[in-house]
Amino acid sequence: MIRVLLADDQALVRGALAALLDLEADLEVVAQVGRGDEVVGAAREHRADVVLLDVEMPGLDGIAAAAALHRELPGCRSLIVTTFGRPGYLRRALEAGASGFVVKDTPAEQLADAVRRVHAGLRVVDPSLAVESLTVGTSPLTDREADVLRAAATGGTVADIARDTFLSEGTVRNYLSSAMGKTGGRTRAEAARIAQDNGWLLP
Amino acid sequence: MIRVLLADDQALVRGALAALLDLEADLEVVAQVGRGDEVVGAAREHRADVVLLDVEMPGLDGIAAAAALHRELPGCRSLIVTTFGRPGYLRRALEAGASGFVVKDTPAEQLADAVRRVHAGLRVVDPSLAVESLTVGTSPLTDREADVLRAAATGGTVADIARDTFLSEGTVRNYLSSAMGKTGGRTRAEAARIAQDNGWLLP
DNA sequence: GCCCGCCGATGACATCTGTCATCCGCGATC
DNA sequence: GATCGCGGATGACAGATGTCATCGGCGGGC
Repeated sequence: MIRVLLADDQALVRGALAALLDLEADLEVVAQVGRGDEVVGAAREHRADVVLLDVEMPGLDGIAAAAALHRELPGCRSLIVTTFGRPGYLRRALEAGASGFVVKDTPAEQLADAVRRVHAGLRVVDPSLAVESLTVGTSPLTDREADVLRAAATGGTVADIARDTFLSEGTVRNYLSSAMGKTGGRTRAEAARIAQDNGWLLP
Repeated sequence: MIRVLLADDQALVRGALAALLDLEADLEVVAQVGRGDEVVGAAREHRADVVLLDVEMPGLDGIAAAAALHRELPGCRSLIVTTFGRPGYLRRALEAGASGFVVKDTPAEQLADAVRRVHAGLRVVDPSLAVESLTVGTSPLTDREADVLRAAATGGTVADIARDTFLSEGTVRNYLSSAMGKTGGRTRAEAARIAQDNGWLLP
């Protein structure tokens, strides 16, 4: 019997995935959480074998949660299940020690199999995403550039971004400029969108 | 036996919801589709009583699909199930003839109940969202303002937006300016975000 | 008939952005 | 020790953006 923990911030999706996995004779959903920072505690308490993690979660994102799991409970495997097939997410998930990565577009029948494979010690990776991840490559942005783009994503003025990042306005414009150069965006909004789509803006 | 049709672009979520609803003795998921423009056909073919609709779908958005359903199969109820609790979505869903509106944050146990209520001819509406919908009110934007904001959302320059909307650059700047005034945004990116969050940018 | 709002456009203007050169300090790295 | 990249900053400059006034045309209300 494979003991599964679900982590997703949307209660309905969480419950539905639980129903789906509980149909399998060899799987058992032993707990569910809606926040990233509750993952490790719940996994320990319920002795989970495999943890399904969404990326977007309050408290702690799914990739950071996978890293924490890998550190504190090395025997526990993690499988990222996410809405967005962002190449950067896949790369960072694998670096964080996740055992698998599937997008929510995949057929429902394959999920249980992915859980079994991960439990067996195999890696499960969406193949098309793996290819894209190679072509897109790792983030070209420096930490500050990413900070500034993150702050720019809400659409504020340079003054707003400067306040949020504790930088001078001129410095902000410099970082925006170099980030635009690296992403190929022609405005900061476009640069921010490109960086987001590639999964380069996680903390 | 209540015959249910599922429409959601994410196969995994679709399958999981099917598993969840099939646990109920009085519910039966008779079909699933991943596109909005396949909803009416599938509902007719499988004689669905209730259709669960996501808002974000390729082909046709969930609210437009609800309107089409209401027109062509008046006996068939629709229940919008969406990730985003945007006040404008709720308003437009009800105007389109949808019988219910729940966000994916709601506990899984309540979904089957919502389906039963809708099937019984009742309206099901997330209460907190209903309140917000009243305070936010209907969209203050004209059609063109919304067009321009939609085109602005990808982060392009004024020239890009002008090309996309077949307008002069000056006109685009005028619409952007008035949209910024109405939304309270201080840049077009902020205005676009605010309009999106309020659900004012659906076609 | 008149007024008002929306559409589409133009022109002028102040400000904001994006770009570039330049500076300093700090760690790495060679 | 020299070089390089990064963080942080300043100043200058061209071009993009946001604002406003103004125009003409069209349709809907009163």
